[in-house]
Amino acid sequence: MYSLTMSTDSGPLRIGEFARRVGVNAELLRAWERRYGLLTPIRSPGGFRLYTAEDAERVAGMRRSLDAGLSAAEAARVALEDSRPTDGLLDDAAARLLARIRDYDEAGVQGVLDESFAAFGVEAVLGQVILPALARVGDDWAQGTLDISQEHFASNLIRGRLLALARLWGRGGGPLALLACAPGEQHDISLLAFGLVLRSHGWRILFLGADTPIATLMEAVKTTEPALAVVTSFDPALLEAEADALRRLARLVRLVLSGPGVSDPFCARLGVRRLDGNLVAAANEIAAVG
Amino acid sequence: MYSLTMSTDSGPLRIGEFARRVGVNAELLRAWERRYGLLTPIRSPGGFRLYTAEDAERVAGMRRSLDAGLSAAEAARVALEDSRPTDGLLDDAAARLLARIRDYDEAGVQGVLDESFAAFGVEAVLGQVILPALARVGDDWAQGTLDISQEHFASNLIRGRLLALARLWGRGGGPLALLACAPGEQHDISLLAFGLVLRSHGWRILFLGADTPIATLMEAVKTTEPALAVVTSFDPALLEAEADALRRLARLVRLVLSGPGVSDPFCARLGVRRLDGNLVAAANEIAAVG
Amino acid sequence: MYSLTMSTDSGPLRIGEFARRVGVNAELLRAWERRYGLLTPIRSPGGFRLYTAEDAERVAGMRRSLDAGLSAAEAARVALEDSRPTDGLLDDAAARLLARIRDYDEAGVQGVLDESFAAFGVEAVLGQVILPALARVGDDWAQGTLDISQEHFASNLIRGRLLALARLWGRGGGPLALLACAPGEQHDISLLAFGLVLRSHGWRILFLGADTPIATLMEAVKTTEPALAVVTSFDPALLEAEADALRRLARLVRLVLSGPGVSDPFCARLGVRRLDGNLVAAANEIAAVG
DNA sequence: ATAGGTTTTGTCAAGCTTTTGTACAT
DNA sequence: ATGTACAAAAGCTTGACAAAACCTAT
Repeated sequence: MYSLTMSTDSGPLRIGEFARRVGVNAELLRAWERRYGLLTPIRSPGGFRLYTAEDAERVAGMRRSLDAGLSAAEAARVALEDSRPTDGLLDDAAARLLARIRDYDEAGVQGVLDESFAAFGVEAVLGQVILPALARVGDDWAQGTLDISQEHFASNLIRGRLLALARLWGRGGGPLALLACAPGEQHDISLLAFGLVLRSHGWRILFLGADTPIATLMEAVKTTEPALAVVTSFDPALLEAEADALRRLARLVRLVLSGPGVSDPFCARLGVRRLDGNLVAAANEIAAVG
Repeated sequence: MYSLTMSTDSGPLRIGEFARRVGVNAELLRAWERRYGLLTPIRSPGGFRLYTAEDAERVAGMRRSLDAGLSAAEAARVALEDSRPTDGLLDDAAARLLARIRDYDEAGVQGVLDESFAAFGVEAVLGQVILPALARVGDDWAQGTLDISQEHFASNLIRGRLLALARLWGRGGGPLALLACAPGEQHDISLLAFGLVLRSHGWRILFLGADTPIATLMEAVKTTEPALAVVTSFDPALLEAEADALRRLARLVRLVLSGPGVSDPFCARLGVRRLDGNLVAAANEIAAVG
Repeated sequence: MYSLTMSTDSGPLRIGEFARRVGVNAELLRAWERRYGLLTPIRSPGGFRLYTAEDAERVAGMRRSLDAGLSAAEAARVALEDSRPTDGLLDDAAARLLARIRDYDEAGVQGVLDESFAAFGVEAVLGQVILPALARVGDDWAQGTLDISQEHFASNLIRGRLLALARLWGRGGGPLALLACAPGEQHDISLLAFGLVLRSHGWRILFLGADTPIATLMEAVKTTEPALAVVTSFDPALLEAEADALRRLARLVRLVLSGPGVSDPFCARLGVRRLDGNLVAAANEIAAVG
């Protein structure tokens, strides 16, 4: 739910409104603070308590424990324990990302990404936070625990972040790579990630994105003469249908296929290289060879 | 209409008759001239003021603003402003943008966008540079003067810029708008532009983007309870196929359809509102009514 | 709703009409302005407040938050925070950065940097936010309006961010640039910024950092054979003392000097190039030539 | 839970200035 | 027609006040 109890970032509340929302009366809140240090709200200049959404979660935890039969002292200890922030490790970041996506919490997603990029750098975040989280989103959707709308929400948000990082990636003097999704293929995010890693090796990127007809790609290859063209597909059928066109394309440019829709036999038949699952590693390898 | 009173070609009038026709007493007309330079009537050889139909329009504008509650000084400023044409710097930016797109010149495109945003502000650039340029790209492609690869290149680049501006547009306390392309529809850029303008009015945006099944949209509507849902389509067939689902959706949320694929009759049949061609204006209107 | 009544561009209103439209009485509007700085309307020549449509939206936000139970002070804070969608872009970011530095507000500084990097990309932020802000910090310190400890605080924070961005910047196949501060020179941030821009052109960077003896640099040049070496200094004396060593260095590699400690005559004497004040532009130029 | 003091915030008033429609003398 | 004057309406600033909400301590 968006937040019946505590709107996402409505700012600190004074004790009256806060008590109303969490359903615990103000005197009791002060008592819990005095006795167990359950909350330590910041104060207004004049000394009024100001509570945040995090405090609301702590109170909720306290009430859960009380309902479960714990003593107040124990319940407070548990609630405090639970609400200690976990360290900003990579796995944790992925988990937090997922949780924010579930809530359609845009500011939250942006926050996790901000922190992660600042702490771990682009490449690590791509490989160990963003791509795993998106894979997980796909799985959860398949299992029915998550709706496609959340997948759409997350994709657009993350696409925006990656495109911002991609700014000016067409500039410079390195070898040029042409990146495109197969005709009919809409998943362009892993391709974006691939491009970013390649860029970090000094390559120039020309990104054609989702659903690119092979003829279009061929046109761009003739005009820009890239050192490499990458075509990605999640659906085997999409590429099968284009086998001939791809074969012709491979005569003009070094061609690489990637994505779960690409099989080794298919690549062998066309005589082109295939990138395996780990796109970040693959990009590093390509760049090294290239 | 204010020119009912001012016959079209009655020739120049002296202040007495003019005052009677525009319904503003002569003393006041002189005061407005002296204080705000609202009118600069030519003079007869003997020094009498001679007013034209254009002057009458200016006076009418002045009165409209006064009735709207503006101060006399401000009303005069507005009336004068309105009777002056605007410049064509924005058109030039659109032309330069197009030229850079033709060359696959990423840094160039980014540069033009940087300059334009800095000089004219987001809203003007959206409405008068980016959307016109993309429309032109579409036309040129239809005419064969431009390749689809350039369209892909430009779309991805501009999508990135708009998504960057969209950062944190889900945050805050304003009414929530849910934005999505019809199932099968891939053109999400004008929808992004629409969202940005709505955001500038304080709305919160949840963006589901391209190719969103109506069922998905419905799911998100139930969870987030937006004040408005917008579905866009460039292809009439895509919406026709979903008429029933849209009708159900319209029972849950205030629904608006947009894009060239939406016809007035279709909207009438569903009993929903339609947004016309100019998305920026439409967003302003929606925000005002909202 | 909040802008049914506020037509989009009717021009500024005085407080009476404005109060009527937003439904908040004039006394209260003035109180909110005085106490929380909610609005800062421009004034008529005689001192009357003139309100715009944007102000109306801010008031609407304030009322929403009040209805949600926030205290007036907090509601104003939220309304102010929210009403920064899209428009006051990069200049605004620089100003906010400076304000956070003054307050030793680390989270605030990181937040501004997060936002800026995510929305505008590295190069724009370096050139138009970070470097201007640091220059300003230096000026303010010289004028005594800012403490040296604030300068240290800002430097360390920003250095950390730039180093995070610099991850892996030695990788790839582009031309190599060797970057170092003159012996005794400790200011390495602008050199870092320079490196990042060069990197965005696909160059590889080897960063030797603060206080690098020329002999060390020479050694590195022999080993790595860079296409360019940059030495920076803020103090003329530091370079003067090394004139001979620099001359020898310039025979091995294309050498460029930068920083306020470098004079044109000195460069002419050594026959090396000098970079002028705007490092971002300079890097772009170098990269283009290189 | 109550008592007694403090902070916050909407409202009001007094005294003065600006703005603006209208009037008057030349 | 012009220039000046005038008075009502609307606004400005400063200061104050009282009800509501909150504080601590018993």
